[in-house]
Amino acid sequence: MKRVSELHVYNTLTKSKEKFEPLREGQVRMYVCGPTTYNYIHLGNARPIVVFDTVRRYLQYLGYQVTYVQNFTDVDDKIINKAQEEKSEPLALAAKYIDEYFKDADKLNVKRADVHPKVSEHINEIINFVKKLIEKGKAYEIDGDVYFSVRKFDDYGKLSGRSVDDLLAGARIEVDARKKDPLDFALWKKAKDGELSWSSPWGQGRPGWHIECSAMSCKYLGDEFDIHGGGSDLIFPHHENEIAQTESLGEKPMAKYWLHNGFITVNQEKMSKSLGNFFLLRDILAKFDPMVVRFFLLSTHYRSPIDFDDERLQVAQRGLERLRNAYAQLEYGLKNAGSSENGAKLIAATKNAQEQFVQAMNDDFNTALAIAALFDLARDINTYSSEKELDKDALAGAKKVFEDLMGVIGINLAVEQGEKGQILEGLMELIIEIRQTARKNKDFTTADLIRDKLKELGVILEDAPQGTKWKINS
RNA sequence: GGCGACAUAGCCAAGUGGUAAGGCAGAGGCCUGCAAAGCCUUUAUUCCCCGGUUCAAAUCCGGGUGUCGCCUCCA
Repeated sequence: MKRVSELHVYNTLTKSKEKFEPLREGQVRMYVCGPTTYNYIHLGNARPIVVFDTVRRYLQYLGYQVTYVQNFTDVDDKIINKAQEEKSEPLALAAKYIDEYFKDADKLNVKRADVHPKVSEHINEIINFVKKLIEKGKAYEIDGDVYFSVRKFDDYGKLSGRSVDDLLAGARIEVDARKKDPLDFALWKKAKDGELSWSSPWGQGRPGWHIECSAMSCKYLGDEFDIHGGGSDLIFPHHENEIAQTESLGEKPMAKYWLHNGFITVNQEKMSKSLGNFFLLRDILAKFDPMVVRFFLLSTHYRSPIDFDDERLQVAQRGLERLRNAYAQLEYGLKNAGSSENGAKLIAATKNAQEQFVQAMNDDFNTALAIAALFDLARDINTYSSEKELDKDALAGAKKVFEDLMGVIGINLAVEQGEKGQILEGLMELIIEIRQTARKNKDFTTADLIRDKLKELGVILEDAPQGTKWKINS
């Protein structure tokens, strides 16, 4: 395998992998487009959340200080429409789904961003941004609406690889008669009567979609930052428009690296709200361990599509189970380990796995390959565990690395144990001891009964040469 | 119509010039009272097709076929 000793990332802007060098030494500023909160998130929404959380974790693993901003679009046509249907307040509706978003994201072990800005709390920043664009002659007002003049921004199309002429040629855009040019897009929308709105120099209204990300990323990260992420469907027009807005004012590249994840598909077709083929994350989490879902999402490179169905989740579940078994093997081994020369074997295997993992992640966050390194480590752990003598330091070292690397991909191995957990631990030791006595007496009927009944309760017993292990069936 | 991506074993999936990772499923063996877990062996002479470049191509170039995406809200 190619050695990748430094992080390289694929930049949509240049359509190539580039060496990652942050603008400020040791610091990374990143902005990721978050959801429009008018519903529970679906699996397709979960992918960028998990992917960029993993990017962030890896950057931190490398020692960077990361500032991570993810917005919520809580002012939007879809929210307003849904609130009207439900006869509720748009902002209250959006707030509810923001709460629900966090419940889902927490389950997936997604770390909170440093800032989660909302449109509704940045209206002033947005208005000021629009004002400046008008002052610079990049935008114009017509009857309470404000539009951005696309042709006033020479680089328009540089991210999505289209020319202004291409866009016109393919125009499926319904031309708004009031716009000076069909390509122009709204920065500020005039409110209809009684609709959610704020006062502005152009009358009552609300922000267009794209302006929020320019205004909020500028506020928290400046007009020039390191990474901007999101789904591929945001490349055009959303990110293209963000660039036009921000760079019209700042005249510096808005973000150095533009990262975009591929889609989740169902029967090879994009999972999307408009196609109606989406699966809510919480419905999936009702059937599968959240860590399995996360593992599934990371088992393919982030830029490739992933086809979703239950069977594939089950495959991910078995794979993760394999890693968990190896980890349990380490914990179990540590209980009886002493000191042994043979530890060198495991130490070498651990070091190797860590290097493979880092090299994989350095190559544009190749989590699929990084996970392969974890499987290799799992096999080495399992093999080592069958040795007659085990070295405590080697096991502890492997455990630490295993936990750290799983932590980079955001999968928790260590089980949090509360008071009940300790009682459970004690109970299981007791039951296993009783069963062990039965087995010594060749009373296999009793031994099997205990094992079968426990299995019905969701507890799996495994008789290994070193003793009996137990785990809760996930 | 314009722009772009992808096509690797039964399934999933890495690999962008040096002779096909890994996982799941399957087969055989070891271990075990049995089971589970685990370990070992095994499963693509070949990477959609046809040309070309090269000592060397899954990897680069040209053409073709197929699938998908963006161009409209979308992660």
